[in-house]
Amino acid sequence: MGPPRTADMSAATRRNAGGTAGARALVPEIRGRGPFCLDERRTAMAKTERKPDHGDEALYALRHSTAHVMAGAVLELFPDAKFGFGPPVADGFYYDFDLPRALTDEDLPRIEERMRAMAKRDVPFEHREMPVPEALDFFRERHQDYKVEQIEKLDKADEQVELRNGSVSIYEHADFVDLCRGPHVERTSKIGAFRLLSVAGAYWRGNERNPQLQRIYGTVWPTEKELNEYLEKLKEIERRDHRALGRDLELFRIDEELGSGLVLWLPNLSIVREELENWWRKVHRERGYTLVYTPHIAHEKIYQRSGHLEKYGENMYGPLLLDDSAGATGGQRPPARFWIKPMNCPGHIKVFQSKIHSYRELPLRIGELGTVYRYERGGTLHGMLRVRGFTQDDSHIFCSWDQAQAEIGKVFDLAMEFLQTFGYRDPRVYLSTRPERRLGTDEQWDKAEKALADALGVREVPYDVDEGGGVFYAPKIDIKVMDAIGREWQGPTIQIDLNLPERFDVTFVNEKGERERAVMIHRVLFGSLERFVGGLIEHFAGNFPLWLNWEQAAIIPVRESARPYAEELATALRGAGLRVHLDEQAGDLRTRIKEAQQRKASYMLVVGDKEAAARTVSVRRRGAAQGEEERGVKLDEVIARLANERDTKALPPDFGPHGPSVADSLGG
RNA sequence: GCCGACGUAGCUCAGCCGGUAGAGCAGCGGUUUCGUAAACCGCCGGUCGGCAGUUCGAGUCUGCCCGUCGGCUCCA
Repeated sequence: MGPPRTADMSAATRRNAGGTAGARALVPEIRGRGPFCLDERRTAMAKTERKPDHGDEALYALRHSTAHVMAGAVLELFPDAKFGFGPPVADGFYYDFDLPRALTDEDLPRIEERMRAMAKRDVPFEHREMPVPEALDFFRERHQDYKVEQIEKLDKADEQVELRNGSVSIYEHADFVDLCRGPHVERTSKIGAFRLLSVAGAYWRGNERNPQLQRIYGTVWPTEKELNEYLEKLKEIERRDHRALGRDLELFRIDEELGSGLVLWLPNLSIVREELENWWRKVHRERGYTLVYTPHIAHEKIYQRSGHLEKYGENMYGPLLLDDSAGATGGQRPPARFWIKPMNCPGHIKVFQSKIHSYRELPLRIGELGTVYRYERGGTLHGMLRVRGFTQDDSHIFCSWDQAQAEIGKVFDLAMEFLQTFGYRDPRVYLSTRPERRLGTDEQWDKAEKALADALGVREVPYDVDEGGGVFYAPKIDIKVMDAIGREWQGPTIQIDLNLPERFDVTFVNEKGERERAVMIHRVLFGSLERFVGGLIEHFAGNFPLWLNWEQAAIIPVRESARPYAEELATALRGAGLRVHLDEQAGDLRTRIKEAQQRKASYMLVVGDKEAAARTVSVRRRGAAQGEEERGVKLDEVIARLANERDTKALPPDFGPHGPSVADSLGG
């Protein structure tokens, strides 16, 4: 049932490479995302969209030129091909084609072959300016509808950069002529080490009402060495795929009969989650949060008031019809309609409104690990990273404007502490300001943006401003981070909501005894536990830190004679609150070590007669190289070490870009 | 939702041009008591994703549906 996995690079690998997902060149990152209330699942720990990163000028020209050579090769194979866009993107390039038949993976080597031939011919890339009327005729003659459309659009836009004196810029090599502003490498022999990676559908101009073209993704590097390093990185990404590790390590399962997009947390991952949740609750209590529980379904009227039904209804599960009207009265009252909650905010507002609040009680920080369900279109689901049911670590802070900046600052500090705990690196902070279309007054936006900016300013946090990048109801701070192998993920988000407090008339009583509108701050650290943990699996390559690990120690007696001591050791470790697996099977020690490695036990504690006599342990770390085990460690010392590693939440020694993985040991 | 590919045992896969399913791993039962990543023998295990259709006969061909994968789109 599972997806095909092959030893070489699979399509899955290619897709994840350097965030190939959502690759879009020459287009700014999609902004203003996030739905109504804070959409934590998407705003936190989503792999971020690939940005237009073309590297330096030389790399840009290389990628761009290779795209042209590829297009030329496609034209040789398909004389009727029509061409869409073919830009460079991070790590490579793509080109969109309208072809008489669907491309298959077998076509890629054939195209590559012709590209190599073209590189060998070593023809120059020639640039010239073509007056618009001539260009239109030229491309019309060749039935290049998309190019014609593009020229017409450029002409209309009359952009100085694109149109120089009523001409368009043309590049050609051999018989391939393309509308293109360059620059290119001088000759086709310079296109370096390339590889075509995958074929996929893509809409013309990215609009789903337009025809769908076939997109070929490729990568190109100045040298073979760099190409190989890149392909190696793709393999590493595949090895870390949380779906594969999820199967191999018995972490989670998504069952078709149960429903796609719904995650079963298997026992191992449930331990990880329990530890995360316990820590989350502890940290939040320490920071003065009030933790609550709210219902999983709610009456229609609350979602009418919140606006979710109107704005988000298509994604909601329901309605559930509760027909309690057909009873004794035999009345014809319409049945009550309930919906499964897609977000936690309305419930938290109701918690806040359960009584009148004095300014003295503020800020009130209401938090919940709240499970929500949202209907997502089939094509968007992806392992634990994009699901239909998930638990958000949701919090809403109700305060006055005077308190807002300080509260935002505290959330920011907490967010940084979270990221640090898991070893995420190089946080980058973005402040997204008011978009064109928005709710609320300018005065409100001024205050909200200032509160966010000042919170960062006080901390002297460097940040980028994304003008107009806010959500329609809120400006926000986003934090993005790098994982262990340098992929960027979207992390915590903080927003000031300018909508719901109005809709629900959220107030408190101020010093003067007047009702005052409360400020409502949305924030998320994990986002959804499903997505966060799915991300952690990839970040750690399955090598979880000891504090989260389901098997903190495997105790392996060398022979039957060491069993009593092994049991004593197990009892002692369990007494210290550690999760221990006592290996009771007979057989080859090497096999049992291997199996413990595959289960990702943090430590293998081997005990034989020598250890039993000396009351010591042979300690082998997960991922240790041959002969790296440490012999003769005192029993108490072992317990103290493990407990310390757990209590400090230390990152494991095999954490990093090249930690061994299950795939390594199984790969043979 | 759209384009394309795919769906055979818990997992990874084989199964030609239609003739009623096969391996390794895992599991189970034995044997093996071994010093740091694969001991040996045996057994169990499949309505071939589902429903129709074509055919004497369908894992194999056709249609629809479900699901998965790669993208696109969506995610106010």
